[in-house]
Amino acid sequence: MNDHVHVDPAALTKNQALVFSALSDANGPLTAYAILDELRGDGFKAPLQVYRALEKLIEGGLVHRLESLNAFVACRHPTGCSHQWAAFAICESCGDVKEFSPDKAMDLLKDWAENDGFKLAKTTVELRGQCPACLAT
Amino acid sequence: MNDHVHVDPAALTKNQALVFSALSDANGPLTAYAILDELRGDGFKAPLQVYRALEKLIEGGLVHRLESLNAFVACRHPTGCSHQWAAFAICESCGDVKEFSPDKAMDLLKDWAENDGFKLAKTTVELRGQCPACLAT
DNA sequence: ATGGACATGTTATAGTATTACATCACTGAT
DNA sequence: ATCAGTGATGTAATACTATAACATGTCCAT
Repeated sequence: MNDHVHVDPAALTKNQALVFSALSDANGPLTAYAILDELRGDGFKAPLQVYRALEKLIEGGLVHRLESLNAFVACRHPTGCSHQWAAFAICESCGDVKEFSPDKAMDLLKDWAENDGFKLAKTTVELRGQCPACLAT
Repeated sequence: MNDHVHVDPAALTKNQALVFSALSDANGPLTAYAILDELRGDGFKAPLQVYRALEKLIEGGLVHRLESLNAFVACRHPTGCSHQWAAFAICESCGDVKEFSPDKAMDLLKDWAENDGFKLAKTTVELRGQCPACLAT
């Protein structure tokens, strides 16, 4: 059903919990250094503290990295969904990011990989453009 | 048929031609700074010379940016194909990158965007994993 | 020849990520 | 209880990626 290892949020370490909380509270994606600034009041002093926590959170499927933004978002999906195959629509006007799961498209990409003999570990799918709200204005 | 503006390679400026040539000669993706080092013998001295040329080459569809690598590849397709919708399979063992055009999957992503009212400008699709050659060893 | 558009040169700086090494906290085996 | 091993953390330094700002050059159309 799901080949992804999920982390019990209650099992997060202090730093991981702080980073996850900062991302969850944010409306959109945050860069590592933005997270660092958010958490200076909690004793964070160096980027590595953020990057280390992010690494674990991403492994656990609680956070996604947006490659085209060098930024990070908390996963909004309930624990247990297919985090590995998430896709993102990124509005270039307002910065809003919407996570979705284009299962059919992902299946086709998996098929392509399989037919090519490519062992797929993860996919990055990021759509850039204008969100409906920005188009309306 | 094709809504992409293509550049006549003969119309490239000197710097653009040098950068394109460096990328074409390379077996795989190069970072901007790797390109800079390649071209120091040709008088390149600053990253901006590379980045400016890359910007134009990407606009023209001659070069693609790999977001998950912060690197760049020359497009191997003949001028005229759908560069905007290219996808890449990136081998995490040997670094080899294969460009492909998963039209069906891209159509589904376009459909998703359309149904959501999202005006799609470009897509990033990058598959990470192991290529057949590396799996065989 | 002059003005405008665009390509280029150069320096400095901003933004993103990792290496290296020291310390601490917990757990399990003796 | 002690010790070794593992993993989390702290800290400083550095490497890597990208852009801002400003000066200069080149070419073409008027």
